[in-house]
Amino acid sequence: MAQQIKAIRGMNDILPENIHYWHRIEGTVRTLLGRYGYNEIRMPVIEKTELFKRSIGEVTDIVEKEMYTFDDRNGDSLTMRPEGTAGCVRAAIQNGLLHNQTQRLWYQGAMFRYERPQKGRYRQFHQIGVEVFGMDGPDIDAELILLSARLWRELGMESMVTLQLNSLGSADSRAAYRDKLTAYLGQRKEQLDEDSLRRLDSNPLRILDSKNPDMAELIANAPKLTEELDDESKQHFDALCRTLDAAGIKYEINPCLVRGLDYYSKTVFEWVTDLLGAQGTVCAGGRYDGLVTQLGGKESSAVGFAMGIERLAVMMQENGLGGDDHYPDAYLVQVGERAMQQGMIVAEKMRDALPGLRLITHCGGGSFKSQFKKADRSNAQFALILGDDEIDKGEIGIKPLRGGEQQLLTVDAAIEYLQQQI
RNA sequence: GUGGGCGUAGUUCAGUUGGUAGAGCCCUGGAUUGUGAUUCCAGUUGUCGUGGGUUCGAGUCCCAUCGUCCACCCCA
Repeated sequence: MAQQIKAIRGMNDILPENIHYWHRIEGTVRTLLGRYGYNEIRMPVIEKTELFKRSIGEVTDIVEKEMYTFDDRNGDSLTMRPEGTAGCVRAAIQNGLLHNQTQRLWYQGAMFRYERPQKGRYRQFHQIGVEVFGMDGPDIDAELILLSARLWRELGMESMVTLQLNSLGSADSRAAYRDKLTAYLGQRKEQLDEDSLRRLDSNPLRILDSKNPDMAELIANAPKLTEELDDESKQHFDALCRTLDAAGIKYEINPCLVRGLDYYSKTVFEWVTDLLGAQGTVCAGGRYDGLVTQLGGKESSAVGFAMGIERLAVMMQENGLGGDDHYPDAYLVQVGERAMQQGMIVAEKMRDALPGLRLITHCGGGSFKSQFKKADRSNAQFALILGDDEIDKGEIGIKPLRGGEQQLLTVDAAIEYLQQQI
């Protein structure tokens, strides 16, 4: 045998036995977002590298060491998208979707990051993203959170996730706070651990999120982001919280919640779970009012979030949220030359008459015994039986495989029977 | 990029102090004429991740490498 070729590290096949989780998530999201008036958009998987550098931020881990970047045959630097927001904004600008109008958009697809794989983290992973443009009030922030909360309810996961909320303030106040924090920490470098020293330059806000207990006191005494918020951001955040309170959405304000991508401002939120090990964030997003202009568009405010489908699927799987396994309704057993010839025709007739019928016709011959065995393994409700006897009588046998008597019916009567049963 | 665990049939795993491999499940066939899921019988499947080394002899010991899982980091 020739040498086998294996899939690339961190890039997984999604097998038939698990696909129903994906269908459940994708189907629920699609209809739910439709109910809120969101429209799907599809973008290319590959974009110019510059797009991600400008949006995500040059000094982020994603851009510095996690992107699949390569030169195409013209020498242009291209990158396989590590996230969806940048491409969505680019597409919206390029196609004039933001020209004095509002947009409620969503997309779904594969993203790529060169990371060390672990539970809930893969090199090719899949996200569903939702982005809204042209609305700057807290009402739309609330809408996004409400619709995500509804999604958890519809997936049966509402008890598994909790909402964390924070405000980063406007770009200006965030920058001011960043300076203040950097100054505070810079004077206490000797107390910082190795990771934090590195973050001091790249992303000082993340130091607040450090899990190192030795740094707890230092962090507790650091200047607070909430105290530096500008009035507008504060009002925006308060209004959002009031709406969530009125809607009965529980949340926890987490002053250490900082997004890893540079473009966020004001509202940020995360739905987290403790059921997934270290990768506890299942859905995260926030406001990014500055990004559209940063990418060359006319000023337009924006909010959005993304969720990781793999993480949701694992959570469903590990917690017995089955999803809809689609078993066949019937399996046609056909033995003998005449039956094999007519079986296909009978099966087609049944599919014509019953568009909802899931019917497998047995192919490949074999004894009654072996065909019945396959019928049973297929999890079908009924076995349809066609052999010489049935052909002679112009009828077909129907046997319920989960208990019940076998019957001999004309094809028309069988169709009627199946119609009542499925 | 860093650390730890693990790589043996399609799959889950066993393999004792080093003596060239086994079990369950799955799959296939059979247990009188055309009937499955239970039971019984029989059968197929492996360069023991890869490459070196030690040894008369390595699945078992050593080194390297790749993969995988989990964690750090990062993030959805």
